[in-house]
Amino acid sequence: MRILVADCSVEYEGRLSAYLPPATRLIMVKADGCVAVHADGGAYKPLNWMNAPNHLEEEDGRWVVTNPRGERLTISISHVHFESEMSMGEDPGLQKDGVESELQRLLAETPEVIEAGLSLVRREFPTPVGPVDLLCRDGEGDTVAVEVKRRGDIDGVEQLTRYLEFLNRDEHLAPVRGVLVAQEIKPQARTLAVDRAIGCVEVDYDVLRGLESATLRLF
Amino acid sequence: MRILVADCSVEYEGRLSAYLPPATRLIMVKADGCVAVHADGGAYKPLNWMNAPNHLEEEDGRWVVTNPRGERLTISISHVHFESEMSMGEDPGLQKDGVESELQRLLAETPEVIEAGLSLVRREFPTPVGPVDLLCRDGEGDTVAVEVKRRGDIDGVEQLTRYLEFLNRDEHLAPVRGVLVAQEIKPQARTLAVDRAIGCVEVDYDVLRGLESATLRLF
DNA sequence: AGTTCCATGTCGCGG
DNA sequence: CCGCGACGTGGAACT
Repeated sequence: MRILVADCSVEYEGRLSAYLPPATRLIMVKADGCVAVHADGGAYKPLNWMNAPNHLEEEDGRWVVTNPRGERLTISISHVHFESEMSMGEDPGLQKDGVESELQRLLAETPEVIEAGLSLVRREFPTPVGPVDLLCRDGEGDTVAVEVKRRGDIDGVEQLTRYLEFLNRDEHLAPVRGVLVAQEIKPQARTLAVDRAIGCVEVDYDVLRGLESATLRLF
Repeated sequence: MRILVADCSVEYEGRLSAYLPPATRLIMVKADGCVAVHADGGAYKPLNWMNAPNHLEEEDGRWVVTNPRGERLTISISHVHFESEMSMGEDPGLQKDGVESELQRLLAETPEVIEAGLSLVRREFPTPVGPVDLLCRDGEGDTVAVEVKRRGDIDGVEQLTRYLEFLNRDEHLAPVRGVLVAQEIKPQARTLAVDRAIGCVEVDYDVLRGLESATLRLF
């Protein structure tokens, strides 16, 4: 990785046009070639950047970075305060825990959290427009399609609507109703869901985990 | 801005849990207090971070960053290869040009570019599922809902479809038809739009600007 | 503060 | 390569 602190102005021409007047900034060039220009503030996002793959042309104080999509980043450097290059080796990468797939796994184990009397038929039940997260049956024996999201958004309602459209064409399953389950459901998503007679259930992730460990302790 | 290159492991506990095994990385602390841990690759996004506002507690090789939302970032530093602190002053900030809001503004001024005879009723016309970018009336006096996107995607068609569904329930407006306007419309979006009787119009951003400056020159 | 939508979103997966 | 969906999305604008 190469790091510079320099007085520079920057221009980007690509998906939009952007110009950055002269000032002191941090310029970072990573091993994969990606370039980022940081100010001393504004969270982790750089002011301007060019991701890999790209091509960097360097010529006395003028860097031109181009990529295959025809975008161009031009950095004009008037003064370098500091420069250093260091090798950092391969990174082992980030391990994550607590994303949607795990939420789905927990709900598949205890579907009665969604609604009393609900039991799982199948996870990732296939339809022509993609798999339904959970296909269940309720206490009346009717089919229920469950869409699981970490955050319930309008997109999730649209997705579930598409599934229901196809599921209800299957006479073995119909009538099928839908339930959107999420840690948090946005008001507009709720409005749309109610309008389409789709149920909304908010679940607490930690409670679910607690249920799981409680269940495990029984065995 | 403070910069370190150090051997470290990192843990994040908050919206999810994440762990980063020991390796050499760049640690950046900006003037606003935000902390970012970068590997030597993987675009501009840090592996782990904590945005401002936050509180950094530093104690022999162990940094604990917490924020008001109860999230916590822990950096365990085993060896520091390099460290530096420099002042960079205020940044004048980025000037952007060519984003959706400006496209919408230009189209609101000259809706006839979208379709001959079109006139603007209101920008950001509210519906229960979000505001329509431009509500217009055509030469026949019929209502037209216009969705403006920089890039016309399937999402844009879905969005416009939702608006139309609600607008057409309003007897004062119905019948309402829809037009998707973008600098570039993806083939699949076009297909879906045609299937739903939604119009597609591609506009050239530079031409629009030219029209504006031509109009301005008249006064 | 809460809510909405845009973004040079980025990133990963599957066809 | 394109499409689709998740993301600790982040960030700004508006209520």
